Amino acid sequence: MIRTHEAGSLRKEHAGEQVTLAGWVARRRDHGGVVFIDLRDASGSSQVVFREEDDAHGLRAEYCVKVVGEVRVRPEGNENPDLPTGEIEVVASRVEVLSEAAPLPFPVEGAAGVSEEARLRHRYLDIRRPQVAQALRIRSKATYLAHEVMHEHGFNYIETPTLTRSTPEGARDFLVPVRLQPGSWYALPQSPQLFKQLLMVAGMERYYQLARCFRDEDLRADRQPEFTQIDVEMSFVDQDDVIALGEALVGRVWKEIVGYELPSPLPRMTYAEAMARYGSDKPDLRFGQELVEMTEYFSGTSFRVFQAPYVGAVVMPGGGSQTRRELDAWQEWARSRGAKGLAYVLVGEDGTLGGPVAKNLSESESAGLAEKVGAAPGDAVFFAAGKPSEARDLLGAARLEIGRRCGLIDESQWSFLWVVDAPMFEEDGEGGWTAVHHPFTGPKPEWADNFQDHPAEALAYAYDMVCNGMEIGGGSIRIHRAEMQQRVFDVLGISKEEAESKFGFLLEAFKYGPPPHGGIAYGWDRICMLLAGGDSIRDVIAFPKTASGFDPLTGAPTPITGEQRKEAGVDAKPKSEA
RNA sequence: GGUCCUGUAGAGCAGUUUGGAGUGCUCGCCACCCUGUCAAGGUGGAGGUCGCGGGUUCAAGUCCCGUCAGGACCGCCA
Repeated sequence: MIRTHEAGSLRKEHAGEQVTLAGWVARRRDHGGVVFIDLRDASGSSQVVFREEDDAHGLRAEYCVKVVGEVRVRPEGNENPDLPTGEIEVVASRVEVLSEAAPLPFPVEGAAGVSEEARLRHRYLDIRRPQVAQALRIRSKATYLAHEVMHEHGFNYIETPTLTRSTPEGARDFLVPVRLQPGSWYALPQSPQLFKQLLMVAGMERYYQLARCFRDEDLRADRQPEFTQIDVEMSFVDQDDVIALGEALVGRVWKEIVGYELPSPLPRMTYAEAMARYGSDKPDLRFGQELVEMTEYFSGTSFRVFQAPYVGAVVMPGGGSQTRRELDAWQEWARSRGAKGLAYVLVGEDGTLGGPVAKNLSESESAGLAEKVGAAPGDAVFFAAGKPSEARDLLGAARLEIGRRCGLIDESQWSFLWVVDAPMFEEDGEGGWTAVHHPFTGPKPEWADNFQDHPAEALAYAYDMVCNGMEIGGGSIRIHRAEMQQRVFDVLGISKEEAESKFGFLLEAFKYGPPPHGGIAYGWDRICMLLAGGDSIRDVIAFPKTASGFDPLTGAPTPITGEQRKEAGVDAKPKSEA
C-alpha cells in the first residue's frame, strides 16, 4: 500500500508514530510561515502541518497527494473538538503530489448548494463529498445485509437474462435490435417475473436476485429508466410466509443501518380500508387527517354537488384563516389533478360555517358538520363528491398536501405496513378489465372459484409493503393451475392465441407439475433512499439519469452512425407483422 | 402529451414587477503578504453569448413569441 494509515483513523494514541497518508487536499489554510492542509481519504480527514521550508504553497484543492510525517498531539489550545481527528495533527516531513487537479467546476468541500445537473456532470467529484459517498456506502451495506438474510433463509441467488422478451408488467419496453436476426428485437426485462416463476417450476423453491429492471416510462424523483429490485420467489408458501420473509429482510436492514426496530408483525390494512381512510393504496400513517365519509350524512341534501354516490371530507387544521387567494389556489391545485374543484367550508372561531358552500347547506347539515368531520374552530374542511375512487383519490392527495403544508408529518418516524387484498381487476375504461397486478396473480382463496363472475369485487392474493407513504415492495401468490389461469385470461379478454404468443413458454412450463408459489419484489433504490434520508433515488444511484433519460456524465444516449444502424438491423423489414 | 418553477462569471444568488451602460453580493480562481488555522485573514487582479432564436422599442437580462436544458407534479408507470 502507498499509505500506512487512513487519515480519518488517527487518534491521540498514534502520537509519535511515523505515518504515510494518501488522499486529497480538502482545505488548505496558508499562513505563509505555516500551512495547514486537511487531507481527506475515504475514512475521513486529518490536519497536516507544513513549515515554511516544506513549500506546501503550491498545493491546491483536490490535488491527490502522499504525505509522510509524524503524528503528534496538537499544541495546547489548538484542538478541534468538532473533528474526530481534532486532537492530533500530522507534521509533514515529505509531500509528493500524486496528481494535480484542475480548478473545480464546483466546490467539493463546503456548501451543498450546487445544481444537480452540475453534480451529475462531474459525478466523480460529487461523490468525493462525504454526504454523497455516505449514501452509496449505506446502499452497499444494505445490500450485504440483504444477501445475509436471504442466505440465512436458504435462498439461491440466480441470474436471469437481460436480453429477453417482453414481460407482462404493462410498461413500455426498451428494445434492442438483434444483428443476427434483423427485424427481431430483444426487450430488456421490466422485471424477471416470468423467469422466476419458471425457476419455481424448475424446483429451485427459493430464488432471489438483485435484478436490474428497465421500463421506458416518464421519470420521477423515485423513478429511473433502470432500477434495482430485490426479486424473490418461493414455492409451497402462503401469503404469510412471503410476508414473514419480507419483515425479516426489511427488519434487519432498518435495524442495522438506522437502528430502528421494526414492529413485529407489521400492521396490515386491506386495500379497501386504506382507500376509505386515507384515499391511497400506500397510506402515510405518520399523521392523521383521515378521510371522513359523508355520503350518509348528506344523503338527503338539496345541494346538488353533494348528491353523489360518494361524498368525503378531510380537515385542514388552521385552514380557516387562509386568504381567498390561498383557497383559490386549492381549486387550481384540484383542477390540475383533473378534478372539477375542491369544495370547502371554513369553520369560524365562533363555530359558524363560512365559504361559498356553506350557504347551500341546510341548517341541520351545518349544525352537525364540524363535529362529524372532527373540525375545530379555525379549521377548513375540504370535500370531494362523485365516483368513490376518484373522490377518494382527490381527498387522499389533499390529505398529503395538508400534511406537508401544515407540517403534520413527523419526519423522525417510520410508518410500515402491509396493504393486502387489492382488487384483482380494474376497469380499463373501454368496457373491459385489466389486471391490477399482473395476469399471473392469484385470487384470494375465497375467490378461487368465482372471481370471473364478480371481477369488480374479486380480491387478489397480493400484498404491498408500504413505508412512509411509499410502496417499497409488492408481490402476490401466483396462479399455478392452467384452468384458473384460463379464467383470468377470459376476464382480461386475452384470447388463447394471444396468451400463447405472449407467454406460451410459461403456460407450456405450467403443464409439467408447477408448484404453488408466490413472491415479492422490493424497490431497492427506494429502500436505500429512505435509509439514506434522501429525497430522490438519484441520491443512492452512483450515475443516475436526468428526467429526460439523459446521463450528463457520459452524454448517453447518443445518435448512432449509419454503419451501426445498418449492422444492427434497425431498419430491417419484419417478415410478418407481430 | 399536459401544468408549474428555474436558467445571469467556474459555483450559489440578487437584479426582471416599473425597459435606460453587464450593476451587485457570497464562494472559488490568479498574484502578493502573512508562524496556529480549521468556512483562516489581508491587499490587488482576472473572469459574462444574462440558455438559444426571433419580435416589439430610440433602447431588452428586464416586455412578447418560439425553442432547448434542468427540476416538481398530472397523465403514464407498481
